[in-house]
Amino acid sequence: MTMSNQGGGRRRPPTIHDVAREAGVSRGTVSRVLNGGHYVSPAAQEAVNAAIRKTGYVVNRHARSLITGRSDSVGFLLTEPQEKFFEDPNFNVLLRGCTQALAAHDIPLLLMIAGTEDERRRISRYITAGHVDGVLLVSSHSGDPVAAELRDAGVPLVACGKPIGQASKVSYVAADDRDGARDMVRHLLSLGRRRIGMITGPLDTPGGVERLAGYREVLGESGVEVDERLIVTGDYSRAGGEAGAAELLSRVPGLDALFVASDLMAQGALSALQRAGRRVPEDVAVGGFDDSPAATATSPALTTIRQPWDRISAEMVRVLLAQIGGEDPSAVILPTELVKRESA
Amino acid sequence: MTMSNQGGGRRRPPTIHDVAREAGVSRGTVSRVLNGGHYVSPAAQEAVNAAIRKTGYVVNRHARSLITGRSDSVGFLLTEPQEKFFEDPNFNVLLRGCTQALAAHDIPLLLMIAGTEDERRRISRYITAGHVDGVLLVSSHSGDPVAAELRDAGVPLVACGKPIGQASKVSYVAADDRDGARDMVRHLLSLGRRRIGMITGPLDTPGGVERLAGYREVLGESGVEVDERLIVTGDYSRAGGEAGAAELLSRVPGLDALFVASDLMAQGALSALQRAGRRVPEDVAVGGFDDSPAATATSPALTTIRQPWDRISAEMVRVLLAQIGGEDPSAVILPTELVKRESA
DNA sequence: TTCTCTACTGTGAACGCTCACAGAAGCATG
DNA sequence: CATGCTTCTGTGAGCGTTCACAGTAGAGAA
Repeated sequence: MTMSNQGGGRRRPPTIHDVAREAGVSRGTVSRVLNGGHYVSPAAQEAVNAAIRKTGYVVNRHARSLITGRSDSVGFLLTEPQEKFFEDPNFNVLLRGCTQALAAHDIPLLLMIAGTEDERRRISRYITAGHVDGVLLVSSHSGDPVAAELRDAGVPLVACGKPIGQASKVSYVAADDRDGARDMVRHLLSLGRRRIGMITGPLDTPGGVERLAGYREVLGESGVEVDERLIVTGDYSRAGGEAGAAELLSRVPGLDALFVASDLMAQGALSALQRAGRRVPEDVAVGGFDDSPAATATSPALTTIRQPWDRISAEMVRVLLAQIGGEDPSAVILPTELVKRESA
Repeated sequence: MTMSNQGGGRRRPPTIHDVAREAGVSRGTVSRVLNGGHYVSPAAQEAVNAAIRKTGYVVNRHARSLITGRSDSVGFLLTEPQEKFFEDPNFNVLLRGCTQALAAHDIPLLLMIAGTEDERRRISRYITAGHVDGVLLVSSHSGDPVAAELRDAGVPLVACGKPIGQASKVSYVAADDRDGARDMVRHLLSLGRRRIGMITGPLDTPGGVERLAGYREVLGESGVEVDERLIVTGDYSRAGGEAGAAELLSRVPGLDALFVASDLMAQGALSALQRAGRRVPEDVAVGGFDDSPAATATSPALTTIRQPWDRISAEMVRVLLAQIGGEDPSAVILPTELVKRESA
C-alpha cells in the first residue's frame, strides 16, 4: 500500500525519529516498544506499532550494535578439512538447522570456513574482535587450537560433538555415540551374526572412540569374543570405508556383518562388498551410523543409527544463546535411534 | 607478546582514539590510514601502523557502517528446496568458493536459506532493509519472486546460472551449458555410439534447456536423427536419474549411450543400468554433467563435464562487488571442460 | 614578495540508536 | 499533607567511526 519506497532510487530509510514523530511520542518510547515493550502504556504501544507499519521502519542494527556492544549475529565456524565439507551431507543438515533456529531469533549466521592457517588466524581475529556474539563450532578433530583460543578469549562457544583434550569448560551438544553403537551391535547380534567387523571413525575423535567402545561393550556383555582382526580404523570418508571393508574381507573372509561408523563409509563398504561378490544383507549385514540423506539412496537401503541433527542444531543454538546471555557452559547429550532398512 | 588482552575478563577494546593518542596523530589521520592511506605522510603511516600493532586495534564495523551506510557484508541466498541443498554437493563447493573469495576482501558472508514462504518474507525484508550490501543468489528455478523483488528494490544481485523470465537486468554467472553438452555428445559419438539417450534437467531452468539444446544440435550436425523416445525429463535428483534411465531402457532397450544432465542423476542412472544388467561403459556409455566430487566415487568413475565452480564463485563475488561499487549489471559465461574417466 | 597549488593534518559534526536519568502522574501509605 | 512507590515518558549524552571542511606548511611561479 505504501508508495514511499517505490520509484527505483533508494531513498533514506525511516529512522526511529520518524516513527516517534509519526506516533507522537519520543524516541525513548519507540525504543522501549522495540525492545520488549516494558513500561509502555497500551496506547503508546499501539500508536508506535501503527507508525512502524506505516513508515515501514526497520531498526538499524549497526546503530544498535554500536551502543549495546552486541552484534546480534553468530558465527558458524567450520574447521574441517574441506573435502569433508564437500562430501558429508550432515554438515548441510546441521547448517540448515542452525540457520533456521537462529532465524527464529532474528539472528543472522555468518559462515566461516577455516581451511588454511591464514584463514584460521583471520577468522580468530574477526571473532575475538567482537564481530560476532558467539560461535557454533564444527570440527571433528577437536583438540582444535581455535576452540582453545576462543575459549580463552571468553567468546561464547558451542561445539558439535564432545571436544577432547579441553580440560576446562566448552559447551557442546552431541549424540549419544556409545549408546547408538550398542544398539546397532545388539541389532546385528539379534540377526544371528557373530563375526561382526567394525570400521571405526578416527580414534582421535570422541565419536570414533565412543562408537568403538559401544561395539566392544555389547560384544563383551554377550559373551562374544572380540577379534581384533575384525576392527579397522577409518576416516569417515567414502574411500576410507571402501578400503576398510576390503581390508576386513581379506583378513576375515567369513565375516557375516559389518558395523561402519558412518553412512558415508558404509557406502564405500557396500561397494567393496559388492565388488567382492558378497550379497547384502544375506552374506554380510551392514549397519551404518548417521542416517544421512544418502542412507536411503544406496541399494540396499542402509540400516543405520539416526543422529538427531535437527535437535542437535536446535540445542546448539539454544545453549549458545543462553551462554551469550550470561549462563555457564553446559553439555547436552541427545539420544540416537536405530533405523532398520534393508542392509541389516 | 602483549599482555593487554589476557586475564580472562573481556575488557573494552581499543578505539581509533587510543590508536591516535598512541601514534601522536589525530583520529582523522588514523582513519585515512585505515582506508587506503591516501594523503598520509610516510612517517604518520608508519606511526599509525605501529600503534595499531601495539594496541591490537581492530576497527569497529558497526560504527563504520553507521556512518557509511554500507554493511560490508553480503548475503548468500538459497531458495532451492531443501532436499536439493542436502543432496547436491555442488552447493557446498559454491558456498565455500564464495566464502573464500569474500574473505579476501574481508567481507563476511551471511547465509540465508529460504525454504518456507515465511522465511522468504523475513529474508527479503532483512535484505531490503539494507542489512547486507548485496546478494549472491542460488536458485535453479529462477523465475524467482525474490530475485524480482530484490532487483526492484535496487539491491545488487548476482545469480548463479542464467535467470529466465527476468526481462531486465540481473547479473549472473553461469557455465556454458550448451557448449558443455555439445562436447559430451560429440565425445559419445566419437566412441561410435549412435543411440544416445538423454536425461535432461528440469525444462523450466535455463541449464536444463541449454543442455538439451546442445544435445540436439550436435546430433543434427552429425546427421544422426533425434529419436524423441530417447529423451526424458529429469529433476537433477538421484532418484530422478534412476527413474529416467529405467524409463529409457524400457522404451529403447538397445540404447548404447546416455547423456545425463547432472552427476547426481548419473549416479542414479548407473544404479538403474546395473540393475538392468547393462555393463558401463561396454554396453552403455554414460556421460554426466557437473564434475561433482561424487563423480570419482562411482564405479565406474564418471566421465563428465566439469563446471568450473571455483571460477564461478570467484566471478560471482567479483561481479557483485563491482555492482555494489556502482557498476552496471553484467553476465559472465564460463567455459566447461570434458573430463574423461571410465564411464564413457 | 605574493599568490597558488599540492600534500598533509586536525576538528567538529554527524550517523541512528540505547541507556541512564529526571521528572510527571496516579495511587496507596504513613 | 507529606512521603513513597509504581508506571510511564521525554531528554541529553554518547557509542566509534567517517566525512567535510578548515587550516598549515612547503614548493614553485609570477
